[in-house]
Amino acid sequence: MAVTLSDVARAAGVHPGTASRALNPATRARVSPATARRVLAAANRLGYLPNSLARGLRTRRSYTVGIMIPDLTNPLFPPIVRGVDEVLGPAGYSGLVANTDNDEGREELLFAALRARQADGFIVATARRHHPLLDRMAEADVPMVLVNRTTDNRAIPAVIPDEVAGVRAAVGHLVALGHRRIGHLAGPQGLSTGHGRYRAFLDAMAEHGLEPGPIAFADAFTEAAGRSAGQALLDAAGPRPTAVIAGNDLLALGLLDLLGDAGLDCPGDVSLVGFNDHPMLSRMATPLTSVRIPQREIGAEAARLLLDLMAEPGPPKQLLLPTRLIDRASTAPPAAQ
Amino acid sequence: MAVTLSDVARAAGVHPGTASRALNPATRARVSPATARRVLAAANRLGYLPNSLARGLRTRRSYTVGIMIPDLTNPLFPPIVRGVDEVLGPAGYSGLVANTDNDEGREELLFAALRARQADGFIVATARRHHPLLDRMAEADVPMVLVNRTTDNRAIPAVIPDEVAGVRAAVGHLVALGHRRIGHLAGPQGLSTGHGRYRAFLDAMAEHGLEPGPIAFADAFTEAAGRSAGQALLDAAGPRPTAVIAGNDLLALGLLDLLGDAGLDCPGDVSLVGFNDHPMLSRMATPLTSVRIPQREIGAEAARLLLDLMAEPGPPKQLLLPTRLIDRASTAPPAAQ
DNA sequence: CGAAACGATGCAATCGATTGCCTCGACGTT
DNA sequence: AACGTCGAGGCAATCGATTGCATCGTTTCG
Repeated sequence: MAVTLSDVARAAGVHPGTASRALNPATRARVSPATARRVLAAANRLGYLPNSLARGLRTRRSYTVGIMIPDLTNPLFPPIVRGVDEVLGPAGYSGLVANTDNDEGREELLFAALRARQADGFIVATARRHHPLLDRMAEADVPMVLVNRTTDNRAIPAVIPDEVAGVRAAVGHLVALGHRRIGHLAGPQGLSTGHGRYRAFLDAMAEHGLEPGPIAFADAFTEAAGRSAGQALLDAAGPRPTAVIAGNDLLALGLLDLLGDAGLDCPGDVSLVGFNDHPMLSRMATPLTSVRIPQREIGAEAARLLLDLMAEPGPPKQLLLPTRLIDRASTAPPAAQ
Repeated sequence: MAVTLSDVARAAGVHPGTASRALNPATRARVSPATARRVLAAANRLGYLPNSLARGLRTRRSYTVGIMIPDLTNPLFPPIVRGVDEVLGPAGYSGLVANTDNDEGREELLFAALRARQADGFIVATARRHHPLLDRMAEADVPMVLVNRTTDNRAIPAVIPDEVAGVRAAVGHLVALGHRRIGHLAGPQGLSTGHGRYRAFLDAMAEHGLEPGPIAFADAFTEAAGRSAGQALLDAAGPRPTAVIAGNDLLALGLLDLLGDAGLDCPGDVSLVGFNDHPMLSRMATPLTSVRIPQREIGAEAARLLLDLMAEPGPPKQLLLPTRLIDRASTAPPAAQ
């Protein structure tokens, strides 16, 4: 059916081994220019496509990397995947995208399937702060790079947004507008993003010499979780905060619903800042101020790191990429007391 | 390094061939139950993972399918990919997602790469009405199923939304509200979606005994294209339409911007209907009425069709999945004349 | 009791590409 | 003229799993 190396060799009148060397740029110097030309011509004429399965079996490299994503329908991830592909493709690698659905069992299964496929490395967007599976993989020297989220195990390389700078910019912006009582709708503390932004919030408030306002913890990065934790935040003792920084945009949107239900205006009564800069934010009824993270670059940098790592193991690097506050209509000076 | 079949066989005290038969449920009946148990136990104990490259080389199946997507960052596609994965995964297949960026050259390259990887079949979301590459692949009996978009070549199986019903619902809704002069902001006519919705618009208007209002053609399904074609539509001769049906949501959003710039209100001056039901539409400043298409089901059905096709070639089926009009605030009765 | 039948398992070829090693011939050197 | 050197290319093993065929021992039946 398909054209094989032997077919090409026969057509060019050489041994398959010779044809292989002629076709591979790295070994081409080992055959005479005339032979190389004949083989290349024959390959072109026959429409030869090397069988990657056979090659991978022999060379123990599949030129495949696994991309573990918690939920592809979350718009945070597709640009990361594209960034990864943009770097991996030209290097001859293909990315195998796997959706874990935030399910540990599925994750375990998918990792096994990808290792059975001899994936050469992994880009992982599903890291939790405590993640035994990843620890085991790191132990086994499986090349991998975490994206967006990291683990507490600093032995695993990662490319993540600079959350500290992002949160600091958000707090700075609100303080400059005149806010003093600022709350935090924190994300899941089992994830580096949720935890990192929470810590960064406390630090940034301290830098300004301010007491942190009410804080509530959501147990997922979803609108629903944002609503229930948001309720806890609004119910907290003491005066209502004049501004809230949310762990991400979805949490912020959940809180926004709640404010509407309670007859409160955003930004009139409460200013709100999100995180991630979800694509359609500027068209919302209340355009949300948010911290943008360089998704594509995160993916691209992670892929570059992974390529290096697959070429030769090195020390685990952690890369922080800059974030930027996008100021929209959900933040304004606090109402006069 | 990795555990191979021979390792398992040795541990179980049998020949690799026997171990292979014991491990494969389909051939397990050919070994004695006791042996099967021993082999399974050994495989578990050693953590054996079959090398899919080796298996694929021998069986000429890679258990991989290529998923061709024009742009993964368009929220239309991720749910389709998930639907595909949900069906393919349990069947033992992995999906290799490839982004073509709407670029024919890239598409050709990616197809070649996937065929080199011995992909067993393809899910294709990048079809154009005239698409020689797909024609060639169909000619070569490569198993494939188109999703969302189809080609004019009906020899290729496809799973697409029922655009005729969707557009008919949209027109019916507008007519019921009292609109008579209805325009169409059509998508690219080189795509089945753009063309199909345009034809469906003409037909639906005729069913109601109405002349179609002004029509403009966008050359891409983007907000920018929606703005420029939208301008042409507003500039068209004759009275302004009281309602417009757009080829998809992004075109509608482009037109919405334009209306705002022109000081026109939606739905006060012009009602607007989109297509695809982009996820954040309900939270927009003007929540957009849109035709929802069952993205996940499209992916899942396509995957099922592809599995059938890979098992045994059959006649090309075309599947139409039902759409649903989601009524929001961008449609209202026309202003009194 | 012997032969046919059958169940269980071993044997070895095979998929297609890569690569270490060997051979062969041409050329240069002394 | 003999020998060493070197470049080109052929040979065959190899990666790991699958599978048609052969083999061997046991059972069954006439």
